[in-house]
Amino acid sequence: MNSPKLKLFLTSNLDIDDDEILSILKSCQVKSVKKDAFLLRENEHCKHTFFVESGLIRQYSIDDKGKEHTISFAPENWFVSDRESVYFDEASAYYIQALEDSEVVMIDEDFFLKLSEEIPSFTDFNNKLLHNHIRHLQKRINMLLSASAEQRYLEFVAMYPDILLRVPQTMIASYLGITPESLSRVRKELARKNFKK
Amino acid sequence: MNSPKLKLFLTSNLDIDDDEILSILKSCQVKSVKKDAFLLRENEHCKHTFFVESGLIRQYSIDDKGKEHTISFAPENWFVSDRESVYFDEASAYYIQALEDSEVVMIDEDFFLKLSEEIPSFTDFNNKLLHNHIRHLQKRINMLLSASAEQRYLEFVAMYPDILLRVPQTMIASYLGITPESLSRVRKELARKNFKK
DNA sequence: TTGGTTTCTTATCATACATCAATGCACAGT
DNA sequence: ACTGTGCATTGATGTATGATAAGAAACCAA
Repeated sequence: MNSPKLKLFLTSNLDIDDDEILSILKSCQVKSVKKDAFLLRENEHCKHTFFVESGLIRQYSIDDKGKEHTISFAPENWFVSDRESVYFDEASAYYIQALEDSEVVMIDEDFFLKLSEEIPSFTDFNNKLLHNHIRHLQKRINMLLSASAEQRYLEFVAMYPDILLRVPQTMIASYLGITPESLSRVRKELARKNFKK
Repeated sequence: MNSPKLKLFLTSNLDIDDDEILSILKSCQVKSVKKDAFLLRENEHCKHTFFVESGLIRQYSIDDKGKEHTISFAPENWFVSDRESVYFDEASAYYIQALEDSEVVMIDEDFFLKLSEEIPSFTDFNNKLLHNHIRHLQKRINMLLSASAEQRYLEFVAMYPDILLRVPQTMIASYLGITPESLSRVRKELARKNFKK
């Protein structure tokens, strides 16, 4: 078992001792995925929540016109999953793919069940995770409703400066809801503005 | 106490008997709000989840340019709240306002606490609500990333045919992320198409 | 009924962004 | 060192949607 980051994440958020956590983590498989490999494809049923120990994962959908839309990036210490598919046991609309060679912990429902049985504080913790997720989605909706291409990009840069450098611009564009060409122009314009100052 | 719809909603989703539910509901205030009255304003701390017994409520934000963005519509049997503000005890970024004379049940954190203490199945139920919320937000993000004005409108019509007729088009436009004028054009175009068929 | 809001439509014009197409890099594999 | 493939950039052009303004219609209150 080799998931030090997840262990740290849990122990620092839950009232739980090392023995307990180790025994629970033992049941989780750690998976190494090569760049470009898929953890989930459209129409599959997502059975896991993935915790990223190392590397970088992307979740995206493909619309009827064949265009990709990035739902989220997940670097180290982040979770990625199709919660809807897991929870409602539906076919997923998303792809989950590694952008770099990565290590992920595959967490199944059993794991959560065990945690909630053995750790009283887990329910609250899980609640917090869900609320954080909601907050995040809500923020994104607000952005998509109100911000221009440039504002979206600036917000992204401020929020995920690290991811920016590890991901092709095409994918950032598809996260922001604009074309790669537009993103390129936005960047050019920003560079010009900054130079003039 | 006069909240028959909430009572029905809870009894049909939770393993709970009438006496219990009544004693818990007693602690909830039912509020009558006139059309245009506010349940929450920007910068206030949202302390309640509102369950709509009758009428229609809207949640929206106002951006730096003064433009309104509708977050959600809540007709009878829906909840509306700023979860982030309640949960993280932050100032809200939203307004919650009645679009019609309405009756809402004001649910505070105590209520949820009581439920989770007394009703074992509540935790799961709450989880389900949160997941539904997430599913809903996710769907909206997908729409905003990929759909044209016309597609958005059609989706809205299909999803909320009832709300469509009770709400001014301006607000529907602000939900879809387009201007009222654009919405008018879209509708005209759709009418033309349907006529030709 | 009247007059006054508010909402919806329509028209014109402006613009941000998309699309299409060509070029230039940079990097990986041979 | 070559060559191919994937990205980023750039320019030319197109289009959907936004902005503004004005009139028509719907709604409401006195």
